[in-house]
Amino acid sequence: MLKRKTELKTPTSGTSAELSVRYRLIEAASRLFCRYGINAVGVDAVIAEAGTAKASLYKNFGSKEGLVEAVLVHEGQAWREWFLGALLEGDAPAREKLHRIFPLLRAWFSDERFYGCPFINAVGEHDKDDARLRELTIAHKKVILASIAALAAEAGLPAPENVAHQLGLLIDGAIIAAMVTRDPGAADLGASMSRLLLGEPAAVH
Amino acid sequence: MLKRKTELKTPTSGTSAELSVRYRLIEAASRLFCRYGINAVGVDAVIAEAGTAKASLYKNFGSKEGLVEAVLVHEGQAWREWFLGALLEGDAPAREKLHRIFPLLRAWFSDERFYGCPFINAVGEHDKDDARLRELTIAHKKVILASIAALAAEAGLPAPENVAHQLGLLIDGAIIAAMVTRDPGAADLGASMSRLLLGEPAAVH
DNA sequence: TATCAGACAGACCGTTCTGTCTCTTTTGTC
DNA sequence: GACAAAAGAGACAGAACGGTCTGTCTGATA
Repeated sequence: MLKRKTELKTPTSGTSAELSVRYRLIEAASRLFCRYGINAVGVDAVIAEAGTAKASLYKNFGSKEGLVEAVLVHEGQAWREWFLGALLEGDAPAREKLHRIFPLLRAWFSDERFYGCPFINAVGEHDKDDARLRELTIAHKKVILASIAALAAEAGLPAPENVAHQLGLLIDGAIIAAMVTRDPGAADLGASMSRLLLGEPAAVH
Repeated sequence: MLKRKTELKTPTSGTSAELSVRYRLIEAASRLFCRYGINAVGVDAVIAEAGTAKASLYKNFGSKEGLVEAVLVHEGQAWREWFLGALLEGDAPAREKLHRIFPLLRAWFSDERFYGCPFINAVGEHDKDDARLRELTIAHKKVILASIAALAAEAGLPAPENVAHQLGLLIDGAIIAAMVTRDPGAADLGASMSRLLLGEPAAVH
């Protein structure tokens, strides 16, 4: 997921050694969950990948479900740092920044370890009447859409909230298409539609 | 999934009693897989839901994986029959038919048993480097996009193939948004973008 | 009535699952 | 070097997994 190797220091707890184990577990679980699916990966596989003891997993996360949530929170944080960082960087006009969205996604899709959106995949393989994962996903998307809406407002677009939701639809659609086809070109389809949405004449047709 | 109760008669095999068991298993597995996720549902749960013997499952499908594929094939067929049937019905202008897409999706999203797209969810919870499920998904989408592209061509739109792919992106995005938020209104966002794409002035902004 | 195919019921097998436990080794600090 | 805390290694329990097998019942055919 184009993860930056931020040696995260959560302010919440513990010694540096404990954090290191926690970090290794999250990283290992993230790799395996994203590629193979959460339910298809057992805790034994996670601790083998992380090189830790099983007790360390349960000491840090309480249960596999706790680990899953921690992975999603961490992945979401890392992804937003990368994406929003690159999106908002510099002092280009807001409209120009909006046009960065799909080239950025294309870079993500081109990563050999791109396996779709961990949040979407997690929701898809769990009970859909359970609100927990869906709420985590909504919270993640809300942060992203808020930044996009701010850009849309700054660009003077009418109904910036609505534009952000429309772009969100395109983003999700591109993620799915890229996951299924393994073709990063799905981002270009989104780009052409976003040009249409943002008022530039479409270059495609 | 708004499934019509077509008492399917596959031309391939067997007595009517055998088909009935096969049908019950597919229906039961479909319900459980869609709601809870494939890997979260065991074969014991499937046979309990279907009211069949475990031997009947393995006689008809060989393995759980065989059942999964049969479920996807059947779900895809039923969904396309419903969706394309309603999309192409009557002799309205092609452009008008294209505008049916998202109201149709809204009806699907409003079903209490809407749990997202079974294909997308299946891909998400299995090994992404395994091509089997991804190819099934691509085949399913290809049929749909071909019908949409034909409509786009009939409507005289330039680059109908491209329009179909763009609409496909919107469809997938709407499905994901509806699954995560459980709000059928995700379809309306798609509708507003499709108006933009099809050349009508957007009513939204 | 005898037969036979198909389905149900469920015991059973080996494996794998999550989660707990004990014991040993490492590590950081005085 | 001594000592306490953390972490590794892995046995273990109980449940659930996918899959196989043996029987019993039923309903149609002859």
